[in-house]
Amino acid sequence: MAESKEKNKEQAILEAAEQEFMEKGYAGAKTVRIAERAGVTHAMLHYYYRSKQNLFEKILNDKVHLILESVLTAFEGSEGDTLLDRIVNGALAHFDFMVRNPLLPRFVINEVANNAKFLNPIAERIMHVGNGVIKRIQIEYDQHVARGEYQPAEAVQLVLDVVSLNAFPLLIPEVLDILARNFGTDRDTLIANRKAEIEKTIRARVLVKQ
Amino acid sequence: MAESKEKNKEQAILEAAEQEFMEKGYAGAKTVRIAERAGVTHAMLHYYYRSKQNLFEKILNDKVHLILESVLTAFEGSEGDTLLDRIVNGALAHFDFMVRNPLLPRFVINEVANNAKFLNPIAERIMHVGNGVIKRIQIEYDQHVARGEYQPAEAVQLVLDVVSLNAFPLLIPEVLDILARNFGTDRDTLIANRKAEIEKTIRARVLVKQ
DNA sequence: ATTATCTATAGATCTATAGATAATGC
DNA sequence: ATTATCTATAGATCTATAGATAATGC
Repeated sequence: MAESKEKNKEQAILEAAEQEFMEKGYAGAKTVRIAERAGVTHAMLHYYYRSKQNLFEKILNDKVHLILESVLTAFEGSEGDTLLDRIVNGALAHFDFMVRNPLLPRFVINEVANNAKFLNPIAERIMHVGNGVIKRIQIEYDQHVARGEYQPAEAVQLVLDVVSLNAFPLLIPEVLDILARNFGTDRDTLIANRKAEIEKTIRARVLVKQ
Repeated sequence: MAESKEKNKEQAILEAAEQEFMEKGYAGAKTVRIAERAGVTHAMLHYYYRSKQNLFEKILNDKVHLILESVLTAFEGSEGDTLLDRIVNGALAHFDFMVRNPLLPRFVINEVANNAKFLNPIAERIMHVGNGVIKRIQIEYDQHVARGEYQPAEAVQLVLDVVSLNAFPLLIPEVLDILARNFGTDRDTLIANRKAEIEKTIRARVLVKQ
């Protein structure tokens, strides 16, 4: 009865699978290795999850939700005095989320293409919400534009800007290391500097300055 | 002597490998499938290239050069009246390059981590050049800042901005499709709109407007 | 009785090579 | 003689399951 001591095996397998799949992707991950990481015999993996594909789908489903909702809450649930403040605060919260989950974007980006059929219903549902969020932002944004405060922009494009700026550098950690070394700093500092850079970029894009 | 008719087999294998590896990555690609795509027996693949890994390294080496040099020429070899024009023109050329090579960023991003040892010398050499390019831009940029024309910025960060904005959306074509559909357009239009968006974003980031 | 776990192995898939045969270049 | 090509197969790796045994819950 090691129940509380080291979780149950079913959960241990799920967690090991999460690590293995996130690090290596579907094709690179091996069920034998997952069992090994979970500290169980290989047969247990199939006992609880039937197949590699099935286990993988659980993980991918989870991660797709996680990443899409991180974007949604960034643009919907954020606080600030003005629309721009809310957008910027949301973007920065999303940036922090990305930094805390550095393997997440690569994993999702890679596996989505191979699992379109399975993911479509999920994506449609979440995107439907996202759709509403973006349209609401657009309406509010356009009022600022009409008052000459913000530069014209499509809200979808702003979302893509933010997500691109936040996520992409995490996909190239080795390049960041080399860049950092060349400029006498380290990857973490470079990433921290990016946060300020991204805030400046978004504000500059939106605001009409006089 | 079908020499000129359908290339030689050695070349056919290389090209088939390029497609297979770009689409599926190292782990997902199969040598049997590469031979099939090349229209040769499987044994020929090993006859010419000895091993899957060896064949893969040829492709990866090629692609790493291609993508790094696309960034370098964007920031070094571009034309324009002012520094900002040169940066923007380079960024847009890089954007077009990305659109023309949509599988490239995903492939390189994915495989770099698994091949750090083999890639390091290449990366160091190219990055050494990139280093110089960035430092030269920084000096020129700072003169504009001193004259109150440009907002303060680190050139490295601007490069990361541009590459992130250009490359990231190509990593999520399925998401672009859904977004486009929700906003009554198509992926290609969305991508075309991004080009204008990115130009605006870069200009806004750099320029001090009065 | 049911659920959890293990050992052993089948069966599929994949990379790589051995060894024979055909084509090519002197 | 050397280079190119094919057939056949070894050997490794990997997913999945069968079937026995132990633990757990009534």
